[in-house]
Amino acid sequence: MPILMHIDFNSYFASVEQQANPFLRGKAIAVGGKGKGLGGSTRSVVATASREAKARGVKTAMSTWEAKKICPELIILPGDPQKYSDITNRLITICTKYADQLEQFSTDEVFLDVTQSAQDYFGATLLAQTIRAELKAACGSACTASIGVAPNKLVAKLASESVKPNGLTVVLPENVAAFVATRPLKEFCGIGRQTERALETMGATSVATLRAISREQLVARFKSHGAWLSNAAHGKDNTPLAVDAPAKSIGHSYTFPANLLTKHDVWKNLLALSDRVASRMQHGYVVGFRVNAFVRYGDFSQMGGDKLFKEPLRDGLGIAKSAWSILLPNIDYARGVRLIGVTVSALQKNSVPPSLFRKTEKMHSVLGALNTIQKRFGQHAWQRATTAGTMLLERTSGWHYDHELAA
DNA sequence: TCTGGGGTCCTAGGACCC
DNA sequence: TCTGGGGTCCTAGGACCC
Repeated sequence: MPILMHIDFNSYFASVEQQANPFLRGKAIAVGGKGKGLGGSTRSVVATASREAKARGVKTAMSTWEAKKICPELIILPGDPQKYSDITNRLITICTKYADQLEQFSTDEVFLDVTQSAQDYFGATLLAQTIRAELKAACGSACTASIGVAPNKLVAKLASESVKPNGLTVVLPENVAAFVATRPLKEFCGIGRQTERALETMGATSVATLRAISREQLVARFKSHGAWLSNAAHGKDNTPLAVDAPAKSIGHSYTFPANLLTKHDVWKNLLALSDRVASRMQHGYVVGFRVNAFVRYGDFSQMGGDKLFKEPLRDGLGIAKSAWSILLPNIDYARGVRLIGVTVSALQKNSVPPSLFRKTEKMHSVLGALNTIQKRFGQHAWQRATTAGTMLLERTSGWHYDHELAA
């Protein structure tokens, strides 16, 4: 039976900020703001609250507006994804030393398979302590981690969640069923609001009452998810670690400080978002064949769709045009566009085929050059002239290059 | 004066083919 | 004529995670 470990970095983004800036330590802070947008409205939510902020009732996904209301001294920071991902990579390097295999579950969570390296649960306990000490040494005392050790991913994650912050919970195989029974259903990774509500109508409000419902009933109601629920109630799970799983889609969406009301504004911002997507695709050496585009209106209703293409999408303009073909016929500017999203999927490794078209070849060489510039000078080193002034890009770039014209 | 942004997976239904 | 059935591709939508 495998021995799996789940590591969860507590209040990760906030801890990193507190570590970087001693002034923030011991204070109620939240990461997730966007900085002041045009018109002063920020339209953002809390991504991570520091321990101090959590103690005052600030929660993840709460609007920063609401958070500020219940905790007026709250310091809201805009967040720095690049910084967090750099630190995460350092932490992962440490974990890798002690694990047979590692799955990065999110920016602040990893699963480790330590079956071989730990030998048994006693070994796994020692290993957890060693890892935690090293993580602390590497990223500072403000960064703590909760660790769960168990025979599968489901229970390991429940275990790490059961003692926060800075806990270590080891669940031996013979204790799995009893341990799981102590956890609330909504803590299970896979039981969200809808499932919780549906289970409640069936009389299941706890693990014990869930166990009383037959597998057949659960499958009839939830399909394949029902079979999963039936196993989960007993702490059974055989999901393997997703090791080095390549991304299946790359996308960006953005909520504007003020709703967009014109075709021109929507197109400009769609192009800027598409450039971001294209840039990430180029850095990952992938092309894509499917585009999803959608808008969220001021009243929160959504409109959009998918399209599959025969030719690979690789550049921002191409992605934007494809996305535009989905949005253009249906978009209603009178309702105000609050958000635009663009995602490219059906990704494949990019082996640029010899092109028959000179124009396309020229485009590729320009894209290559622009890509090099971004690698050297950063994401915001260039921006299309046509997207200059979009609300989307906050960092002003040093100079602009319009490869749309160049091509 | 509310309600982000990055993803994954599953299901249902229609089109189309043999 | 009548009206089957499996397989796959495609799209839309929903639930979940952080």
